Amino acid sequence: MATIYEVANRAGVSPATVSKVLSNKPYVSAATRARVEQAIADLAYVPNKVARGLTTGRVFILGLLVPWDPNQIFADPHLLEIIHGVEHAANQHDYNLLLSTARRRADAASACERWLRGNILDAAIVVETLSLQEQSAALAQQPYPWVVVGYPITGTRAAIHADDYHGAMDATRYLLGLGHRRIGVVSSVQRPTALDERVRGVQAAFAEAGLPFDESLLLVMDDLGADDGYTAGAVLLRRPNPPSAIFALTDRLALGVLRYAHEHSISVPGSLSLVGFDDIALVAHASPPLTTVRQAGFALGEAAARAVFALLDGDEPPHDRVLPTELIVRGSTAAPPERR
Amino acid sequence: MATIYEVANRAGVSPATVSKVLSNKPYVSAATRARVEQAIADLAYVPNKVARGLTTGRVFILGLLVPWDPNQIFADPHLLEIIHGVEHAANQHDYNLLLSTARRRADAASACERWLRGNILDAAIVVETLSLQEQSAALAQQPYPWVVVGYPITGTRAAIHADDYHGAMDATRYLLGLGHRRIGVVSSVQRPTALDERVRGVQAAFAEAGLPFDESLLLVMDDLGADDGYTAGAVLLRRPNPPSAIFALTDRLALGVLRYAHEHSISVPGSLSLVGFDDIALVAHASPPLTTVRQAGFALGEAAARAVFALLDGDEPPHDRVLPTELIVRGSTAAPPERR
DNA sequence: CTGAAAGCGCTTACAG
DNA sequence: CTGAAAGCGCTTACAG
Repeated sequence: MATIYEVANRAGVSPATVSKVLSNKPYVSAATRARVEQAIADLAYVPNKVARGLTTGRVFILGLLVPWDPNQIFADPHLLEIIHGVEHAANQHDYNLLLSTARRRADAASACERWLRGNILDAAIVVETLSLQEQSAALAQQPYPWVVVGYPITGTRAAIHADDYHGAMDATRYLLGLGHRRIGVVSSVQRPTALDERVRGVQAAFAEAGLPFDESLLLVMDDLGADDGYTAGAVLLRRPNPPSAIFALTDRLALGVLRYAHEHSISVPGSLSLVGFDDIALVAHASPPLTTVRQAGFALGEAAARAVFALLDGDEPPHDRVLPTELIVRGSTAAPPERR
Repeated sequence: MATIYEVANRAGVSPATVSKVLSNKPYVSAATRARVEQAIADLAYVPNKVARGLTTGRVFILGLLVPWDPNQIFADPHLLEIIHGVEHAANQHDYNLLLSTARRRADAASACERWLRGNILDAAIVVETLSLQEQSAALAQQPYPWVVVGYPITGTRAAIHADDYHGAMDATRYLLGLGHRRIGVVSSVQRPTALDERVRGVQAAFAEAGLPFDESLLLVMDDLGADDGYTAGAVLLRRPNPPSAIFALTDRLALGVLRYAHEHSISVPGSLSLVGFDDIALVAHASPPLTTVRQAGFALGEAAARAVFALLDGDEPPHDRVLPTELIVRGSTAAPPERR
């Protein structure tokens, strides 16, 4: 690899002049510029970005930390949408994405801290796949700007998340409006903050309607996948007095419930109404297509990247930005049998 | 941010000694080591990885170039599987992934060249989403090792791809064995090398059976998505003498054909047998579940990463590695109506 | 066991 | 318009 010195030699100028040509600075005579450009071409010279990074302090890399097992990340369309949104924005700013995940599942929390220490990046986005509050001290002392996709924690400069609370509230209102009174809710210990907000939204909708929410119908699973949804469906629907509707707090859980219903000939929405959350691409093609609460993962990722670029430019983005959700009514919900 | 000099000052030693403690070199007295570690803790010192990268020539970053529009990448489960496999292997080697995509669709080819020039990385993996042959000159003169997920091009140190040819041949043999003679084939101009191999595999199976392959049943679409599959299905199935089977050369195309069949009450596999390629997670849950040719995207990505780490260690991995495919027979294929 | 010095390959004031 | 010099923050022989 040729260095800037070799280029300078060949062109008969100083490295400083080559540097000026490289960065398109003015005050270089046309003749000199031409000679330098020729030398660059002759030597197929490419500036060393690490050296440049050391002097300028900018490497044009945006860190994206998703502190979770890769197997879970790549199985989660909503997370992939967030990554997509970040990549889209990074791309437009001529930044590359440095993607980091946790090595093992148990490793997730420590991965966050380890990763944040001294990586090669100008700024970072942390996806709140787990509670970050314990990491806040480590996060707070990072020398570069970072934002979170999720709920604000101590020291966050900016946080972007969907309106989980009202999204869940809307969906519950809708089910109550259809006449459902026994509504099963399937949650998970994964992604705690967002899912807790959704549970609160459900409770708020019941309270608003002056109806009691039967907490025994709230199931909190260990995981987020379709298998957990299937199990939850089994638990709820085998009860002597099963719910007439199930609100699964993620679409993947909902898809699992749907599979249980299919396999046990429980008609959806005939005998069971089913609502999901996220609106991943899959659910529109399920049979029946799922009613769900849309939260735009792409927009979340994009907004987070925008916020981080704003910080990099010295601007102060909104500290806590909440993106609206939207109830998407499809074919998996109807009035309960006794009301028809 | 504290530097190594400040740590050295506080501990009353030279920066060289701090460096030795940092990299766990021997020949540092226990007492000195303790003092240095204390100073590091006091100052919350984190070594600057860019500076370290400049001196050592290693940054522990693996570049992953997917020279395609992000919208297409994140809609393509097979590509995501490859990325997943690369991330998995990188993670295990304590490397982070620098993900790069093309800014715009038309930009794809140039993106490849631009990107390969002077990025911050130790090695790279290029996913052959389009023909790379034109980029081979630029690729060949990179100072770091790089491998391709796809077919070898001039100058490649290592290439890993699935056995597209035999995979397609197996599937075609199977359809011929069921009694199908008029087999529609849906290909695309995207991902040219792999899909061309699949077409060759189809032709080879016909030739082997001594049967003519009707080239008018081969449709080459502009894109790879389900919409193109839908269109292809329409074109083939509206013909006066429609094929009794369709082999879509990617699962996403197959899903589009399936949608067309559903919407036009064409029974699968009753009146139409359908085969895909890739075995993305979706197709096992389609109704009917799709017969397809499995190629393990995850394994491709992982093998590519392994090859690149071998190169980094000075080993020479296989120049051209071919991963086997497997025909997965599910519910979308049956003997043609006239044979039952 | 420890440190002074040089060097990695750039860019940035500054002087001319 | 051009260049000499210092500096970014480390590591690596080398000498002691």
